Amino acid sequence: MTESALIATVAVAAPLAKPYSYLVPAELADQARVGVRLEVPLGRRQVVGYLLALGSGDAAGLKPIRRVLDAAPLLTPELIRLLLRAADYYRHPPGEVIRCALPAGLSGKGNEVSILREAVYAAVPRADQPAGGRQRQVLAQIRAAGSLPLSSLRTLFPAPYAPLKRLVELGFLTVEEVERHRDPFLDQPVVADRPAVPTAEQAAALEQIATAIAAGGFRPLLLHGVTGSGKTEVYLQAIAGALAAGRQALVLVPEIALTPQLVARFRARFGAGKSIAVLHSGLSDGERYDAWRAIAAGEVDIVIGARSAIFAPLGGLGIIVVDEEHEASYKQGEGFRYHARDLALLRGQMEGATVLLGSATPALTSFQRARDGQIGYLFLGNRVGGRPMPAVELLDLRQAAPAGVLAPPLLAALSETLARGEQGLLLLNRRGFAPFLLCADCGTTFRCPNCEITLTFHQGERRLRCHYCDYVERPAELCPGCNGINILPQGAGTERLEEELAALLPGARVARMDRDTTTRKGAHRALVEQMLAGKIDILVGTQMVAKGHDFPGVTLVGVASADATLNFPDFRSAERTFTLLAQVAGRAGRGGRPGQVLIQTYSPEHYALQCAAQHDYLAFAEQELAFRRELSYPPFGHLVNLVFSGNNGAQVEAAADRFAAGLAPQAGAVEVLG
DNA sequence: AGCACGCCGACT
DNA sequence: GTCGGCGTGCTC
Repeated sequence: MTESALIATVAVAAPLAKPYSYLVPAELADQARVGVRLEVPLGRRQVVGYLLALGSGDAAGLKPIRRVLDAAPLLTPELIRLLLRAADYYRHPPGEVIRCALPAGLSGKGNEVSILREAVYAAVPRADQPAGGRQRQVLAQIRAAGSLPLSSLRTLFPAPYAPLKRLVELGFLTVEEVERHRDPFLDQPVVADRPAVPTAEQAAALEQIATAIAAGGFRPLLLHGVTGSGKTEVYLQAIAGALAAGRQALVLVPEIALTPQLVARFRARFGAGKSIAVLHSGLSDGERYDAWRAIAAGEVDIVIGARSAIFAPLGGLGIIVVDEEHEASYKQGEGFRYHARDLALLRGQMEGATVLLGSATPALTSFQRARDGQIGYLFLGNRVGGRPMPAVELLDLRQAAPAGVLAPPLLAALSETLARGEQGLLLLNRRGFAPFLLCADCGTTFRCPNCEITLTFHQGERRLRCHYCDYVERPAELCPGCNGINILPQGAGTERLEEELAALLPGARVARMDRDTTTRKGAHRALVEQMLAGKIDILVGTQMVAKGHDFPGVTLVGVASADATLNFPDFRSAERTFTLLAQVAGRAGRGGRPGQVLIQTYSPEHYALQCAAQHDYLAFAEQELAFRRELSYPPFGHLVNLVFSGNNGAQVEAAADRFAAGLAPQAGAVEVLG
């Protein structure tokens, strides 16, 4: 019996329910530290594993670790605990969970791929000069600076390689390979910003947050602040408090690419003395890797990021802010399915941090938790500067059916807004030109061969696209059903609305913001800047325009149709509709002038719309929660969505039926829907 | 996830 | 008689 062997507990990056044990060979013993990546044998291949723990025991039947892939741990012990808890909670293999948490490029084997190394040249102290003229020039620069990286030398000299090589050979310079950290914001100017004097409501909220941070333990708080009430200022001052207490801050945002303004504000406030890292999908692998390494090394005070940033390897978290906590994008819908807001609460609990959930329209689950007293409740009911909430009017389309997308009252309001030199924002929750094409002769529609849903016609590129799977095809000239030529676009998307506006309001500068116009890097930002500069009169867009923007010039917000989200077959459709309307309405009147909101709908009597028009979240929550309670929907019950898939429809159906039948004995505790 | 083993149809 | 289909099961 070899009881004294060194054994590693390893989460293998494969769908295995449990971590495995491996033998640590003596020659790897000093490199094998908790939190590093490993190469381990699994069956007859070599795979990546993550070292979770070390211990000693019987090595019988264990295979040895092949290689240690990292010089320093990527995962902190606290993070490992969080990831294992998450794996357990979401019933997902631990190795896969860790792979998802690590930045892309680090999840695999090669660290060669992502470590960006750079040669740094340092001058050796000596008085003499080299012979070559170029060598002298290059050396003079390096002597002046002490040391210079290759990238700077390349900007100073067209071809520095040969002189550098010679200078090293001659002993004038030493070279060192250094890990280079990229900072994607390095080139962006920062305007310093000072904390604003908080309103009475902000001050009250901040006091509670400060108490929570001072207590130093887990304290979840819901910050419910109407649009324009200054939630960001509360975040900033709360974070300043956590940093002052010597701890770090993590800020989650729904989609960081859409919130450069928020990031800019953080940099403006903290830029000078504090290090801010930004994590999001728009970063290159290298940038994300650098950010991760810097965070793990304890060099970062504030991390701002999307969903996956909840796994950032911060060591001394004092506060986690979840901005727009109601947003559905916090939920990862495939692979390792997790909810970043829920993990924020879990992490806060495990690491003793304050968790601040902020929203103008809290998720009903969060609101109910606040009511139950599970989380604290902070309310900001007034807009900063005493600005009024915009007046909201519901336009009944049954009374005034529009010829196109926009009914006469909305059109009239738009032209008045333009006449005053103000800006308008129009929400139409469908991109493309028309949601489907219909043959007027035989009724044929065009559907996606993969998804069966109708293909959306995009006029700009003259293509039919599936908005579910991105399948693309060229529209047929003749109807495949009857060879007719009467193929008509039905319904309207943002593209068509843009066209309609150009025809009805000639002279207006109309721009469109949706996934089609913002995929190019920087395109979204350019639109925002044009909007802020007043170079756009009317911005047409999908729900993207509703999110987080602060356009002071916008005084009119129009919603083309509130019905699309309302009639969506999902128990949350009313909540989604209310949230979307409240958020988009909040875009109006953020500057000095009062805002106006017009919502077109076929169901103006619906409580989601009525409450949105009154800015009455509480009334909405009251009604919706009563309805949820009656049907045992969340937050009063748990819903599990079971998806069965396979190649044979009948077999899949049979399997689903069998499964449902298997649950029958638990009727009462479990209810099967569908 | 891979990659094996294993048991049934069309080919040299 | 084999080559190869993908169904089931295991990987420290």
